[in-house]
Amino acid sequence: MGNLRSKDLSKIGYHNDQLRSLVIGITSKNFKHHSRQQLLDLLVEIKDNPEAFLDDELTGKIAEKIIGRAGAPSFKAFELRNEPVFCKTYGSKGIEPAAKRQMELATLLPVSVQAALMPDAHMGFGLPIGGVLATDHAVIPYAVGMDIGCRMALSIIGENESFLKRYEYQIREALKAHTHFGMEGGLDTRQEHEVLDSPVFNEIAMLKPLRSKAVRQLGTSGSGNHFAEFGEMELFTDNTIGLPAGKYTALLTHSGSRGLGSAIARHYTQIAMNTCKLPRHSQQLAWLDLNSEAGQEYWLAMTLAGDYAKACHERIHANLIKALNQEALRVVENHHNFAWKDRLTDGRDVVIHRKGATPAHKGELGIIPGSMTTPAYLVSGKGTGNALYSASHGSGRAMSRQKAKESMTVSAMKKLLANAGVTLIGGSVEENPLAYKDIETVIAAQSDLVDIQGKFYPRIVRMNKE
DNA sequence: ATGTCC
Repeated sequence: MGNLRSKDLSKIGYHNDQLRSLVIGITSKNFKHHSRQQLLDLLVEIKDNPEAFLDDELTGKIAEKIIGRAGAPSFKAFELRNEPVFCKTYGSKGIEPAAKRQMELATLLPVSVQAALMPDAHMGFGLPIGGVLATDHAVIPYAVGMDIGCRMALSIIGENESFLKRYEYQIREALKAHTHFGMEGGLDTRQEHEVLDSPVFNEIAMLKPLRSKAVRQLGTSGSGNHFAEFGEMELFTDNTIGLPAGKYTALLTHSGSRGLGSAIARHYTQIAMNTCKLPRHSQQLAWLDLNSEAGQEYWLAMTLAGDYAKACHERIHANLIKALNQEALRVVENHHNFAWKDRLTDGRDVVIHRKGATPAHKGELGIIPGSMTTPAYLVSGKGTGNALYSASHGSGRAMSRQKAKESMTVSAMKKLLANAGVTLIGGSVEENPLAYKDIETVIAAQSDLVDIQGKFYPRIVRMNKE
């Protein structure tokens, strides 16, 4: 039987994603005896002459949908610029050519105003990870990233670093009991947060069915490079967070907006790619006009996903810190996959997309993690205009997940961890420390972008297994 | 990153 995919439908002119869902739904249930080619031929016929199918019980629904949309043009095509907009690259030596090429393509979009590439950059979908892009009244879902609102949160706890050794067992048990990583199952205890009461869940049709999953996943962490870890915090003198220089215990988490943000990203990426047609190689950089209905919906949904990601970190920190009978003295947190309305140094109003980049306006605090065996940096932005007020979001991958798997064994990774004095709960060789660039090199490449206020050394790390 | 396509 014909097993139609969204891609096949795009090729025969079914560009609307609601229409494609409808077609896949109807054909998979009712046309089991058709071959794939027969189905495609039938769908082409329906598309070319929908009126002839209106009376049919099954295909009529597809025909109605096509006719309903026939009035308005469904997409707009654009050309690229002849000359790129300004793009400053930091730490160019450590960045793979493919990531630079992706960034160069982004500087040719007609909506682009300015760009910057951070020293941890590597290839991604559309915009590279580590890419920063300012646009004019347009938002590019793929320049925000698939994990909208992916972010860092650091709680500095009121105990000196010896707490880590004395309470190692309790910390390990708390991490096992009060975090949940990855896709299956969830937390044992019900989580609450005002973000679940957001009216936006009811204002946008595609969000309504996502709320129940958001309720279930609140306070959980993702997979891949997401983590929750306790470690030793070293605060430098002249820090701006108002704590004496010295050593502390701290909790650092990295996670995003889970299934909610993923569904939002998928939905609006499809709309952008269907309505904004670009020369083939740049199609993934399709944007939504901020004045369009879809653009305004995306902005609201993206903001909700960002708030939800923040809420997840809040729940994780509250649960862990309470389990250890501690209190947070200070919290530092930042998104690193998001878009903001902002102003360039020349006064132009733009949308700044940061896809794996830390906001670094003058005095703005942020966290740049290394790997599970190397320190994270507490930084304060310098507000550098050429960097679009940004910094790197980590050390950056040096190896793909596949390459990391091939080049590291479980036992070799255990030795790395033991030598670094780090306990890992869960985790996988895909995230092994050697799969990442050297954090010291990456930090050194952005001395114009941030001041360093402290360092965090991971000691007990919890990640998703596999 | 993500019930890895509704």
